[in-house]
Amino acid sequence: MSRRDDVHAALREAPGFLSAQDIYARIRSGGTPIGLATVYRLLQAMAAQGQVDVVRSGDGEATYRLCRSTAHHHHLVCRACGRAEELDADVVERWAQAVAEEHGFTAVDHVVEIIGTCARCAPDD
Amino acid sequence: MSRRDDVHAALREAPGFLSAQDIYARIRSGGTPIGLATVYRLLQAMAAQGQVDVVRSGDGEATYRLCRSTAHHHHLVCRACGRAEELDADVVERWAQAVAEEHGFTAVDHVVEIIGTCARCAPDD
DNA sequence: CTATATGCAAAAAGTTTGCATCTCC
DNA sequence: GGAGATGCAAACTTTTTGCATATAG
Repeated sequence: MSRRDDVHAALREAPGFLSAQDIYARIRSGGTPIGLATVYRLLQAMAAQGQVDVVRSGDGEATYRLCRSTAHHHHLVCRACGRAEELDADVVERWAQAVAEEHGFTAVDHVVEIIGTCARCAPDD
Repeated sequence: MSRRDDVHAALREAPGFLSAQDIYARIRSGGTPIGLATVYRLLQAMAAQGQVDVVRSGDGEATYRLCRSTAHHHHLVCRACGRAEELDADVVERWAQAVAEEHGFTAVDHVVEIIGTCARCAPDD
């Protein structure tokens, strides 16, 4: 079995986004002696093929997540438990497109991440 | 004069976002012997005080820009020339809030970046 | 003199690359 | 035997920290 599968499995089992180092740690915890370099190489390849989403965390770390669909979508992530849901954001798509065009921009792409505390993790629940 | 002013000036004169290293280089080019560490320290402080926006570029580098307003806003960035415009995104604010609530999320925060090619940089202009 | 600001260089953190090995064909 | 995959360690890049000096009050 290739390491590609290990990375894929780690991502599949994750609740939200994982950093390369997280994935590395998870796979090794599972008893598979993978190397950090391999994880990065695989992640790059998967990102290039559009198999995973890449989002830079606030502290400069890249985090990855399996794309459920190749279609464009956004995420709603719980800051406490890391649970993430993919959202189909038609409104935002159109808004982004419109605003960009107003300013003369083309080939528009965008990143939208909504971070919140989910019901389960809310302090005053 | 404090180095804070040098950094502020560098940002003020910049067309778009500058990385810490850019700022460092610019100030030194101007003849002022500032240190990289000072630039980072100042930038951190300014960001903490909400004086500058911080946006992570695709390759993990943080870029900074003076905030025109302290209110929440988003950016429209040209992927070619780096020119960025601040947007007031009422639609998105509300959408994010609504979607999050639908999923039972609270304390919602969000990140919205629109990247495109501006008219000036469009290939088939 | 004490506190803050600053610079230099070393240290961290995250990521990439070089190179040898190992496997599959 | 050769191509591609993999692991380890070294190299790199960006950012942070330690420490000594300089400056302000």
